[in-house]
Amino acid sequence: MFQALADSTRRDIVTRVLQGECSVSTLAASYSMSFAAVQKHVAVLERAEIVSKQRSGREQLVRANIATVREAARVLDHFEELWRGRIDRFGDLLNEPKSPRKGTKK
Amino acid sequence: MFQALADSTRRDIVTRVLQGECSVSTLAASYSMSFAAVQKHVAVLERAEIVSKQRSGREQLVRANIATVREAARVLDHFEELWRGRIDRFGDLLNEPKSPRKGTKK
DNA sequence: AGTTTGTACAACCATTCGGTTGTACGTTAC
DNA sequence: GTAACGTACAACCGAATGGTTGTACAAACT
Repeated sequence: MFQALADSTRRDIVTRVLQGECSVSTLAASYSMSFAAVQKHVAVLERAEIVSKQRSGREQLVRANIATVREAARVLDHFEELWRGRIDRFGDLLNEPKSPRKGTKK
Repeated sequence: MFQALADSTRRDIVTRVLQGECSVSTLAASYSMSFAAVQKHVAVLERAEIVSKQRSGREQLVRANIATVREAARVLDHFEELWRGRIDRFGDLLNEPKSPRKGTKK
């Protein structure tokens, strides 16, 4: 999630497809890197479910998944709530896949 | 920014210090990794200005910088606005440090 | 049919990342 | 003073990342 949004090219791709789905090659034409590189970026976004692809003839249309973006926004909102002290040890709602905390021992 | 939030240990550190500043060693005690590793994570968060340190005796107090977290939230809100089609080519407000777009040509 | 277009994927490479250990140094406690 | 604590930083390591080129294949145009 945040991992996927960590790259600026990827964030740029997200802004593009948020405004309308488009093919991988159309995307690739906008960047000064190889098609394969853009393809990989799309794959990363797809694995993070920020984006999904749909075949259309020989093209592959990339479309944004706004729900996942909202998920990320939710985490940041949670941060803000913590900051305001509104949350009193309510649990680790933010642990995305896993959190490497040491056994919450001591 | 997103780069800094991409690691789950780092996100965990942020949640900790959002609820109250604490020393690096206190933080380090919570994770099953070396002190140096935690120190590095804090350094990453510090470079991203998500967190700042302040000496207090021999301890170094880590405190969250909520303004930067809000910055990230702003970017995601911008994404949502794009999705809703409210923004009509208003410019690249999201380009954090730099965007590798190919000369915005064609 | 043959060619071009759009995609997928493997192999490779350099760099970054997340972690380690070891050393050094100022501050506090005994 | 000396020991313990909290920190900083360098050196190193394996794995992941971001990029490349090359090959392969199906869809579409001629």
